Amino acid sequence: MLLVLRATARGVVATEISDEGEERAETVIAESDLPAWVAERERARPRWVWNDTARWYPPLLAAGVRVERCVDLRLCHAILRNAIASASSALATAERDGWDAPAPVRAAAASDALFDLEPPPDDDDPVAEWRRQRDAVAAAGDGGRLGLLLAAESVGALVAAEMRHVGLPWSVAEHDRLLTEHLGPRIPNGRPAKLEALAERLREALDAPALNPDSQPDLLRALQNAGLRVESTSKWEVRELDHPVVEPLLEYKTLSRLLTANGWHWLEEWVSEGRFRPVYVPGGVVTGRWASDGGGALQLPKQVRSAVVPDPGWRFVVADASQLEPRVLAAMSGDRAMARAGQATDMYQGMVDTGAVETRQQAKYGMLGAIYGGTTGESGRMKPRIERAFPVAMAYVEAAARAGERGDVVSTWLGRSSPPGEGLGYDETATDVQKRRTQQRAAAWGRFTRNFVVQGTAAEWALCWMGSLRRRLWQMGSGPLTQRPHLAFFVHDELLVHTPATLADEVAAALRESAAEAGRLLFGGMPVEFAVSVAIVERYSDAK
DNA sequence: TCGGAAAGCGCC
DNA sequence: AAAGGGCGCTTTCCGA
Repeated sequence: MLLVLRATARGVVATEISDEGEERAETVIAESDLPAWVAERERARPRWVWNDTARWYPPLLAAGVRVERCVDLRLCHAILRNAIASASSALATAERDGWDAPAPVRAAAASDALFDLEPPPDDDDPVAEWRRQRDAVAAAGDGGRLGLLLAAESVGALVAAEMRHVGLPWSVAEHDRLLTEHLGPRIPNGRPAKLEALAERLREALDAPALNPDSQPDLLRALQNAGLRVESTSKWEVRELDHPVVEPLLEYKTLSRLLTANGWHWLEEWVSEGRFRPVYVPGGVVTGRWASDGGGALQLPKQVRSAVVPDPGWRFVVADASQLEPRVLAAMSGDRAMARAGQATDMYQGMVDTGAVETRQQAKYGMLGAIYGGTTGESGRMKPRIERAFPVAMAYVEAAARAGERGDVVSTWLGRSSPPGEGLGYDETATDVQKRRTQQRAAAWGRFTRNFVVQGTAAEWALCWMGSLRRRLWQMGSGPLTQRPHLAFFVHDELLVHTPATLADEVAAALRESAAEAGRLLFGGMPVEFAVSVAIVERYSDAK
């Protein structure tokens, strides 16, 4: 059964639709009664259908209501609009409309006074949109892959809202302690003592008394005036120099970064009541990966992870999908030799053991090159060997690269399609310079599409992993979400669960079982192991 | 004075 | 040691 929610000027209209698609009943509910109404109906385990999870779900969570399933119409629409598999559907061939617009700015999810001043505009008809999507999926003829993708995308939206709701446990005291230890005590609008001392050492080493090390042009000039041949101030270039300034400069960069990106200001802005609550943006990256909006959640430096501390009596169970992208490539390309290497817990070691390459290092750089399109250095050198050892997998990514270079669209395993390449062709009137530029653009776009199919499929696997885990975690406890084991953090191929210590072992097992289930769901019988490393810890930084 | 671009660096 | 793909954030610079 489906329950479609729609905001109107007279209240929330809920339309019940049977699994066969028949409309049954329509109910009008006052905004304030919605959580209780949803909680009551949730007992029948409906699939909730709404335009944006980020709009409907946070108020429900705030009222203590958790739902099992949903359809996020806007996220699903975006997939169907672009997917090759649904290209001939009514949805994809229709003019662009409100469903193609980005989600409206989140209506201050934390605020209780939602629509005090003016009534919300009526939502576009979600029932009609749901039918359009159902028809597009049914006609895709792809063995159900798009349908699975839409379900995975939607459950991801639920997880994103739930993770923001529960937050990542964060020790302000520990964070402040580590900042003070590394930087010195906080100085409002100024450099803490240790950072200023480093700045002073830079000025001395470069004989530049007025140097502001935060200014790149200033710093570059000072380096050059000191006789150093550098073209930028970047760390990889500085590291190569032989000069007394190198050590303090690299340290300055590291500490300055800590201060500006994750210092006291960040702490005040993003951590409250012992929780870091970033905004996760499912589908925020073209490949299908999540993005984040504010707080830099997906770039949380290892430096500050010691401040991530569970509640008393609770633990973190941290799981990392090892070598996810190579495993995904083995499975989606159907490369048996690569799959065999992927049965090892350490896939790179597996490549050595099956005789494909000589060292683990070679395996790693070789795969990086295959997936990212590297042509130089170690990964370039490894390419012929990788091609010999895993011809099917390499042909798969090469085909994706060639398609991109031509301007063709490529798709992930479940059918998310890349944007079309633009400006990749030229005619005979083009000058040599124009031709060369176009070729460079085409090569770059080929690297993008090569990576797209792998990165995007890995993102699909991760969504399935999360969805499977979410269901298992919910069954492990009772009461509201915050009292059961729950997902608290996610970074592309890594999950962090916050759990009562007594359930930590059970959670660890669930993380492994969910990974295996995600592999089966996507790739069926392909004998690729999706190995996960799991650690039960009392600080995030203690996980590997 | 404001805002976008670029540099640089953190994460996967 | 970096390279190749994808991001977000902060600072400074520079032009409108």
